[in-house]
Amino acid sequence: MTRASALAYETMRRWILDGDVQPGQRLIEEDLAQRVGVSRTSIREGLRRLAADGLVRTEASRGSFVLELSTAEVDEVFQLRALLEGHAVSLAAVHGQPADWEELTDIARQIDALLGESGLEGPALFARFQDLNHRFHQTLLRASRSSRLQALAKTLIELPLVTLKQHGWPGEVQVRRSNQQHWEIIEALRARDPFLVRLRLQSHLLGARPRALVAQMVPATALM
Amino acid sequence: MTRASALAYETMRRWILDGDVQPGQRLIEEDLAQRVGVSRTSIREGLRRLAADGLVRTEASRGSFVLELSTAEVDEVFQLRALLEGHAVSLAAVHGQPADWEELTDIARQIDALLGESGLEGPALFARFQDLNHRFHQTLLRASRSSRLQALAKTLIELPLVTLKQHGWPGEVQVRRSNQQHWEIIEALRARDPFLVRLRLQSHLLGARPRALVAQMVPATALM
DNA sequence: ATCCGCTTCAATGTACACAAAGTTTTGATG
DNA sequence: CATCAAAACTTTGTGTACATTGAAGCGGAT
Repeated sequence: MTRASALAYETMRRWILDGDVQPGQRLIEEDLAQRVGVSRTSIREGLRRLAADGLVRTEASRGSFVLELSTAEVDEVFQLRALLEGHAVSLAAVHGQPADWEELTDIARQIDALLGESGLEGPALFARFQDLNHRFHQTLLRASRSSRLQALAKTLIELPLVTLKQHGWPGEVQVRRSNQQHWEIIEALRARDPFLVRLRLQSHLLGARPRALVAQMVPATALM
Repeated sequence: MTRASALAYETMRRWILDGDVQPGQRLIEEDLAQRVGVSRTSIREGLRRLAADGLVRTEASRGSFVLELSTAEVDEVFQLRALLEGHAVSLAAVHGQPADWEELTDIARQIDALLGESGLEGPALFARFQDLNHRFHQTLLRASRSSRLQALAKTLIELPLVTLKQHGWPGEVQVRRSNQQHWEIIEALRARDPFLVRLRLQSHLLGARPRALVAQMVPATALM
């Protein structure tokens, strides 16, 4: 079975994205092999895939380390996401199908429903929102009908997750505002307005990013 | 020495980019191992890196195949290049240094010099131009001071090279026009005009791409 | 003759063993 | 006690053998 390396990749990827291993932490192949329960060979393949995703950095003969992202780098990633996903949604406005709008609408409804449930705690709410929000953006990318663009954006989306535990969770207010913007994006898509939907998506992304360092911002023209 | 896998990667990469192996061709690990002179282990590592670059596609348990690009896909790649490199040069206009302008100027001069040499044949001229042109765009990307953006664009730039032998070489006229545009890009950079330089670079890229299928073009707003 | 299932074979996937490189410990010397 | 070099140890890199999988070829039944 060709599963050992896939298992290694997915297991380690989950560890990194869930913050079970710290950014900057060194990953020792034999340790990983024992923990995952496969041989070093498969672990190494998994590590190379993670390196291709940008989730680990491999130094020659020195080992692999979990990605570290400075605040400025997180900001850079969000700028690039705005650029690529902005393009994607403008393509989606042209090439997308009603079925896409339905899927997006369904997700937005689920997020609204989430906010309706009063019993939901902070972390639990966040985890659920995180998942739905991720699906929303993946669906947008798929609607662009450009697999290459989708692949590029997908890797970018995942990078900041390694630092999630440092940023804490957004409050219910932010989630509410975020989903309001989702609805507006859907509206612009239904209207097949590529220009408007790009602007709305870019506002959505750049407005929602962790606001720590907005110091060295890129000039306004950069994303137009 | 950590060289076997690097040797495998670079050797095979060169084979693909130079067209020594055909797009779509299946790559058999043991064959490659013998030809490169390393073990299958190192070949496999090289193949995974090539897959990460997008130069080969690997099907589970079925082998690796050299990337095939349809005309429409080449077009898609150029669209994405225009988007990413357009962003890069607008960043370069802000963050770039005079040393960057000098480097670009030097390359443009070399291309002009190339056109001055009368004895240069078609393929030889093209190979030399190809190299200088590549360096020009790499330098632009470096001037953006965004390593992540640079990495994303770099992989895109290389993809269409696999189909080069199908497209034939551009004539001296095209080379001349292309370098004229290089000079205009440099001028806009020196003026630190991020908006103008993006437009010029995007014109440069989208005007120069293989014009076969301009059928399913993306709407004009898509790159703004 | 065609279709189905089995055998056979070629190529990929995985594990393990050894080699090379890097790091830490140790010990001798000033 | 500090310094530096060499040895011991840890970890990564590579080669090779074996397991598994998918495909092609073969044979028999209808």
